[in-house]
Amino acid sequence: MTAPAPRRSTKQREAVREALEASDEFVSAQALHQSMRAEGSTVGLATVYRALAALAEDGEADALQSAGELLYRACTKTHHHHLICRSCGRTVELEAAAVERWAGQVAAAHGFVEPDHVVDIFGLCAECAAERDARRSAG
Amino acid sequence: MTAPAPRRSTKQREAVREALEASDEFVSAQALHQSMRAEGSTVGLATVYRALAALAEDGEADALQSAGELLYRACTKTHHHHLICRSCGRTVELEAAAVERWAGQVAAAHGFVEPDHVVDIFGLCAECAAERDARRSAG
DNA sequence: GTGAAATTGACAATCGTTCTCAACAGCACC
DNA sequence: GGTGCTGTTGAGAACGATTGTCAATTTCAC
Repeated sequence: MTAPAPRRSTKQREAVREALEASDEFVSAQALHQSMRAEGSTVGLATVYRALAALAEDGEADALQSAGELLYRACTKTHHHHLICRSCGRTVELEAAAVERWAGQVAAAHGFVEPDHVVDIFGLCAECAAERDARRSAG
Repeated sequence: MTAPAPRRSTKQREAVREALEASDEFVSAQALHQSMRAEGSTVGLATVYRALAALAEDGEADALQSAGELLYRACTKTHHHHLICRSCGRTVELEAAAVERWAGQVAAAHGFVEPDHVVDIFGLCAECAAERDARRSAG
């Protein structure tokens, strides 16, 4: 086992957690840092990165990579997946017991153990789709 | 629409394609470049990046991000997913009509259109698991 | 063969992320 | 309320992957 990682609670980490929870979407560390700065915080960029990594490790945030960036979002602690609008970033949390089972079965069938999986669906949400259609028929 | 992108066939691009097809695993552009250099090619790193991006765009290679790196692998052109050993990189291509359907249904249920999805399963392949268990019980 | 245009390779530039390190702050103990 | 140990912070440098630049080269239609 690794060391139990004593984790102190600090103002900065709390601030990062709050800022993250204030957003419904996946945000980058950079963007979160900027918005915190804009609200008067003097938090450092490195601290935001560290806090987000800690939150993700503790299961209080979900992380995903998109376009070479690490994005974070405050999430429920239970295992789940995401449906993400690729235009506005709106996110819906999904439960998918069937997919979990499928992943486990497929892994086992090929002799793989300790399966972990990445299942995310990207699309255009209704609003963004409507907006785009309006623009398209207008253009 | 963007321009039809005239694509010339060059020795370098062919070399990159061959090098990629010679690997069963997902490899990074850097690693591919190194191995090509090691075999005597004088191909440039930027060229490898460009060739891989072109292959991925043409559907001749699949790309995924892992640990902040872009990894590529020569794949069949039909849509599929991957079961990847997180230790040795061994990869199994999966077809999963059920998951496709699920993704489409879930997206539609939430008003999302043009669903695209990322479904990859990571695990330990039988060999790597056995190896680790042997080491564990020995240690 | 000729010419226009895409491609190449070396290198610089960019961008996100992590590291370094001295100053600081949380927490357990007195 | 002090005191000390140790984790944490913030600024900037460092890092690594990727992309841009640009002159020289190569491809391809003619």
